[in-house]
Amino acid sequence: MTKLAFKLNEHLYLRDPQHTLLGQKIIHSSIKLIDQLGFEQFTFKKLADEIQSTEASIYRYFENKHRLLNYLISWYWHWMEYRIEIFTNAVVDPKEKLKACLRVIAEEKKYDPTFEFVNEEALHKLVVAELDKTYLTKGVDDYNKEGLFMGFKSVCQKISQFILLVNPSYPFARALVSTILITANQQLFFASHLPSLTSIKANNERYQQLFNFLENIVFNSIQA
Amino acid sequence: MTKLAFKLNEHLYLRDPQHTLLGQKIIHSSIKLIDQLGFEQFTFKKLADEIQSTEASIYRYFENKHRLLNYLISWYWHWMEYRIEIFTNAVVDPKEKLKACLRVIAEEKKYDPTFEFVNEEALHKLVVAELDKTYLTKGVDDYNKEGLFMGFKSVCQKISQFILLVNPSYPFARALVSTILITANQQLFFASHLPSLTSIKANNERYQQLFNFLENIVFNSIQA
DNA sequence: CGATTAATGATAGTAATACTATTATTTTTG
DNA sequence: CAAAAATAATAGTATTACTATCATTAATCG
Repeated sequence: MTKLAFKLNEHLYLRDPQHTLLGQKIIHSSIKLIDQLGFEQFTFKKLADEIQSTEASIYRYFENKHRLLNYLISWYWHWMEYRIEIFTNAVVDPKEKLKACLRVIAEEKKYDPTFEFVNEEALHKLVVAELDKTYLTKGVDDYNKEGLFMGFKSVCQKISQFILLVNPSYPFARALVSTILITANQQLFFASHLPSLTSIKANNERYQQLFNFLENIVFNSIQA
Repeated sequence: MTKLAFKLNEHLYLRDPQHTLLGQKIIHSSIKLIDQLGFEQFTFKKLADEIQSTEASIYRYFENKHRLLNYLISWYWHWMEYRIEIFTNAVVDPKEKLKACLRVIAEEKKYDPTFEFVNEEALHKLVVAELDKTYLTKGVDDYNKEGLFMGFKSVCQKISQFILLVNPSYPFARALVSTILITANQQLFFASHLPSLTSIKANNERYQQLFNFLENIVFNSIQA
């Protein structure tokens, strides 16, 4: 039985959770619980109860809940990069490559059966609500040295390269990409909770509106 | 003695801290401590020790530390709006008005002696690092109903109006403004901590680079 | 000016959290 | 089957985020 699994940075976990039943339960249920409760209210105790295990057992997989959050979010970015590769590989025109990236970023996230124990829909909601908490911490420099943010950085770099294919002299490629990656999630959050901060309506077309917004910013900014 | 004080939403505090000595000490030192320790490590106990008071006394001003954070960040946005008004009032041309907003957003924040007990430089660092934590919480809808985010929303609305003066048919004014308000802070954070996520260098010209980036995005996006 | 009221300080206490440690039991693997 | 590894069960600790009570000091007002 060959299963697709991402190779995540080793500092994210103590024992690789992808390869054991308990580990998979931890991933599966922590996504569910963090999404439901929010990261602050989420505890290893509650997770242990949910999967009928113990706090001590979970601590053998993850040093603390902050690392677990980093793990999940890193997993998300690896998945995003994997999807970007799928949808840009066959495309030749740089503008169309870039457009394909924006589609992946803005698309509705649905359960991807390639990865059994990860519910990407819930994971996306988690990323929307908790992403910033991974790096907005006093430990950011240490975590960065350990490579905890490689997933996000890698996606950012990849899309930046596509921008530079379209306009090699655009000076703000990295900044533009990190901006749209983050705002994509934030605007969806605003649409649901703080509608006066966005132009996107919280209806069925939200993902199309989001794509239009990102396309507007990106292609006009780089003068494509 | 007439002092300039912002009228902040009443749900942010239990007792108005602007008008008592203890209240002013709370504001002054909480900015300093949250900036130094980060919000997670900051406690009312530590604040009480710093200002030689007690936890119980601080709790009479703020229900909890999350409200205090909201208070400080709300104060920041009121201050920003006040500065935007100063720098746009005399300007007639809508494009120049908008450009003046971007200057205020991107400028280096320095101590403003108009407000004695607030160190705007430290407050800005606090906003950079902690802003998202005010709304990325399960209580966001309740807090929003109470009006806790009026400061930010008001700034967003004001700048959106300037955009619509420049191009009345631009469909993403709100989204664009919330995006640049947030990314302005984030890009500075990235420049210091995650340089591969930005195009802004962590040198003395960072504020000018930031302005150029914002100008690039905004004026190209709205087709001005 | 003295009395009432309000603000602050001092102190104590509690439930929950984020762990660590130890030992027992089960499961896996050589 | 034996040894090793993983997990469970249980207990314990320091810290946090509060709440409660009462004493003391400061502000205000007739």
